[in-house]
Amino acid sequence: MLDRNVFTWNSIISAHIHNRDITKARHFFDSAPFKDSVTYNTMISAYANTSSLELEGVKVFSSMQDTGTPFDDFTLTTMLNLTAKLLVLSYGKQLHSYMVKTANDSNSFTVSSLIDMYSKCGTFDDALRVFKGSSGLMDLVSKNAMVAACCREGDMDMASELFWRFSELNDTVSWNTLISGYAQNGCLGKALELFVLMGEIGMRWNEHTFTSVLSACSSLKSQKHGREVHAWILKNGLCLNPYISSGIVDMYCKCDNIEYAELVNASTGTENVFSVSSLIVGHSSRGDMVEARRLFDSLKEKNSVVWTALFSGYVRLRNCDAVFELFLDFNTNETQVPDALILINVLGGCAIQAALHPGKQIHTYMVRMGIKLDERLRSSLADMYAKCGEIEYAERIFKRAPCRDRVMYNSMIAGYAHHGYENKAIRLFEEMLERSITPDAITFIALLSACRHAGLVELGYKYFASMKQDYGILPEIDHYSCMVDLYGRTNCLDKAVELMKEIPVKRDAVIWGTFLNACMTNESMELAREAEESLLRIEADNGARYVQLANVYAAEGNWREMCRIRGKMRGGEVRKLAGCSWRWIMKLAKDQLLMQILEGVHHFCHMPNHKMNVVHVVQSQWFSTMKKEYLKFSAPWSGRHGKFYQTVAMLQFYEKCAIRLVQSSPESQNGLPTRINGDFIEDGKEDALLNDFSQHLRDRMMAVPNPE
DNA sequence: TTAGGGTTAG
Repeated sequence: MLDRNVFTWNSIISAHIHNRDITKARHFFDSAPFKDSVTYNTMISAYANTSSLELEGVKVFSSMQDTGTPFDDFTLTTMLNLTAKLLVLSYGKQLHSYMVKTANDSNSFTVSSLIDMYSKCGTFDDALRVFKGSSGLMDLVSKNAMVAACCREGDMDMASELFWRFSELNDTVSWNTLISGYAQNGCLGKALELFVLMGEIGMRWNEHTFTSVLSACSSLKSQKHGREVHAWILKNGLCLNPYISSGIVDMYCKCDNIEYAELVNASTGTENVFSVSSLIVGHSSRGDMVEARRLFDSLKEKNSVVWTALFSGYVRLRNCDAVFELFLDFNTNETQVPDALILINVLGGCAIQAALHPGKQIHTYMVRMGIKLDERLRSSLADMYAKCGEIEYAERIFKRAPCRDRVMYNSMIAGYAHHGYENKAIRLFEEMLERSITPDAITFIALLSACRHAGLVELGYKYFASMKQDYGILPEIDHYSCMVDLYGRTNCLDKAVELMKEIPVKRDAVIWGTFLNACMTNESMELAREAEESLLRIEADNGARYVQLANVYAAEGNWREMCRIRGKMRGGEVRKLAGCSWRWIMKLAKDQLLMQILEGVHHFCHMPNHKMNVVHVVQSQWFSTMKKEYLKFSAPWSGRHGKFYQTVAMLQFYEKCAIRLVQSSPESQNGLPTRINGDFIEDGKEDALLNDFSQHLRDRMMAVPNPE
């Protein structure tokens, strides 16, 4: 071309961008002898629309300022779009200020971009202010942007009100926005109704519509609706769209029809990371981690969602060793820092295993990597520390949190309840209410659990009744179990019996087991036998239940009945997983320090004349010193030290046992401790006892031949 | 020659 000018240069740059060759476009951009605002706008826009190159767009914008090229509406809207993508509110505010100063804020393009930017950067009120202050410039796109902002905010009433105002102007995007808003905010029935209505008024459905509707079917777990939608998609040849095909796969996974999900995924013939993520979750929720792992390994590119899908599968099945090993894999194979959800899962693994040391290491790692703590991470950390026995750490994290949501309160209330601080748990619940945070079903499990441990029958009942009356939460089986346990432990067996009859949901093995314990502590063999039948009907293959039953009869010396149960166990060829006997634990604990700790605990638990039990040992200074020493000298955490987890977990386990032992100690009243941290050692005798113990230890150690 | 709103998995 002989006569090149700025228009032709801009055109060739644009052509390369349309051809998705951003490198060539950049080459022409750099070598262009003439550049105007359009040249810059074109390049910024190209970078804004290319994932992982967004920051290049900011750099081009910066060079635009350096060269003194003036901004126009196009520059500003493109930059707002880029800001929304990068979620940098401060950029957005600077752009907005500039727009106001230069009177560049008054066309429908800038209005819609501002609404969108503020909404995506999380300041809904600013979006609303722009919307309200620009009524004369409002067009359909701006209105749709505002409806989308309301949906993001979760204010579906406002979204709906806006949608239906001048509804004759609504286009496909308007409908899709509201349908997706309903689907994402859990108003699934409304999403489906609107979808049907859309068809009835003659508005055409497109791939966006179907993606949202499939998501609604997935959340509803409604295969009936899902299959109707699938059929329509097949008829209209839309099934190869990756958004739609992964939506179908997800729908079948959520509806537990994994065979169909596999078929649909295979029929597309391409790798779709969304479909595979859904399949991994589908297989792992059926307990098939082998297939989940195979799918995971088959992916060429893994993102953090896929990693999390696998992590959460292992956590769900409580396979903590696999969680820790996977975390090592992650750190070996990925250059990226694990995101919040991955860390939450790993911390969840630590909590299940009561693996304090690994948990602390993850916490330290987070601090070192400068990972910003959000509410979810703080809650996970507090939960991990509470479940690993470090309630003070949990408390510290809770108190330092800049804002506390419901999950955080739930973790802490449960933590206090498990550690025997019922008053703190109850006070925290009251604080939660004062701060207008609405409790949910989980809050009440934690709260009832606190009451259960403290024998607070009346308060427990008050909370139980309040759940439904004040908060509209229907009690689930776990809430009933807490109440049955509470009644059982406080000599109110009649109330437990009554409650068992009232339960509107299916009674599971846990509640029958709880009820059986209640019968046992209240010495009602007749009721125990009834419970036995129900329990064995549900869990005929669980050996632990047979042993529990046998123990009920053994406790009252009813050997005939006990033999009958043991006979049933043999007849049904049921086995109970072996518990950890002291001997076995000693064998496992090869190193001497741990041996000392365990022997000490063992010794004191079996001293007939001392009023000392595992509680005292575990609470003693001696135990804590020993444990610290042990942790200090143990190998640092890594995948090769599975044994280390086991031993640390055991120590934690003893602490938990300790709390239980207090509750069932003969010193307690009505099966409840007189004091949770009860001092059963006579005052002033602790040192003598510990000395006695140390002497015993020394004697034992001398008697054991040195393995070296 | 350049710009704005709606979609999927943890």
